[in-house]
Amino acid sequence: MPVAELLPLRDLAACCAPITREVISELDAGRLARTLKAVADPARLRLISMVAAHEDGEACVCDLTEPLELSQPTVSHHLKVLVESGILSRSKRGTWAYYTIVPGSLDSLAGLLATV
Amino acid sequence: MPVAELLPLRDLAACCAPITREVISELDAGRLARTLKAVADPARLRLISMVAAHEDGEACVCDLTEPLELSQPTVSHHLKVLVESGILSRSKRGTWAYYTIVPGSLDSLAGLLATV
DNA sequence: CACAAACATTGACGAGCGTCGATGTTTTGG
DNA sequence: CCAAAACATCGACGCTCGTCAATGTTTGTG
Repeated sequence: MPVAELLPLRDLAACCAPITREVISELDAGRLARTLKAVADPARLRLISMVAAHEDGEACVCDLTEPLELSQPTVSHHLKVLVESGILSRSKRGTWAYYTIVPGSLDSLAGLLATV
Repeated sequence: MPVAELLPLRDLAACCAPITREVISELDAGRLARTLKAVADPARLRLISMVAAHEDGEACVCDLTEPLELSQPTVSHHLKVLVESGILSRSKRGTWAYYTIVPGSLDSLAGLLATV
């Protein structure tokens, strides 16, 4: 469920801000809520931040387990949630799994949130 | 926990984007996660949207219960969560309770999310 | 091939969340 | 003062979520 497919693009012809805006659909609300849930967790927020702050913008599980003070299975679980929601991407090189932030994913999610 | 007090203002002197950004603190991650959790729910996202789309940008519980297809106690519960997180504000006039979006709350929350 | 390292997966547990019916509280109207 | 309307609160239920120990899987190494 990549962030880019969360919602259809807003009608670009809407040049004038309408007096009464349109209510978000039940389907879109469910999709957006699912992605927001993926981010609405202290450990996952820190994981995102740590990946972004790490060298070359990528980090493996071993880089994240110790500073997060959580067990390795828990860290892997959180990373999986973030990958499945389209925030992070995973690339395996050798024994290591490197995680990277999907460019623009956080920004588009923030954009969707701001226009609810 | 108003949104405005979620995080201290970023250092405005940071004119140049640092090679390695700073990791969000455990405390800030917890606070931001709590506010995001308040928004990461389909019913609450629709409530926010319905309040914004309603006449004069305010709506009472009776306006929201039927279109949301949820019981009145459930709607009141969701509204309370949104008020306590600083997204909505409540003003009682007579028997009715009118809910309004706190100006800029969603935008600042989105801004915090985008800079994690 | 055997062993170790890095992750992923599984199963289980406790805590928290969304929902509702029932009930309490406050305000208006007669 | 009493009845009705609009909400809020309470208590309870099922479900989801975050966490961990144990185990499985894959890759590199001697």
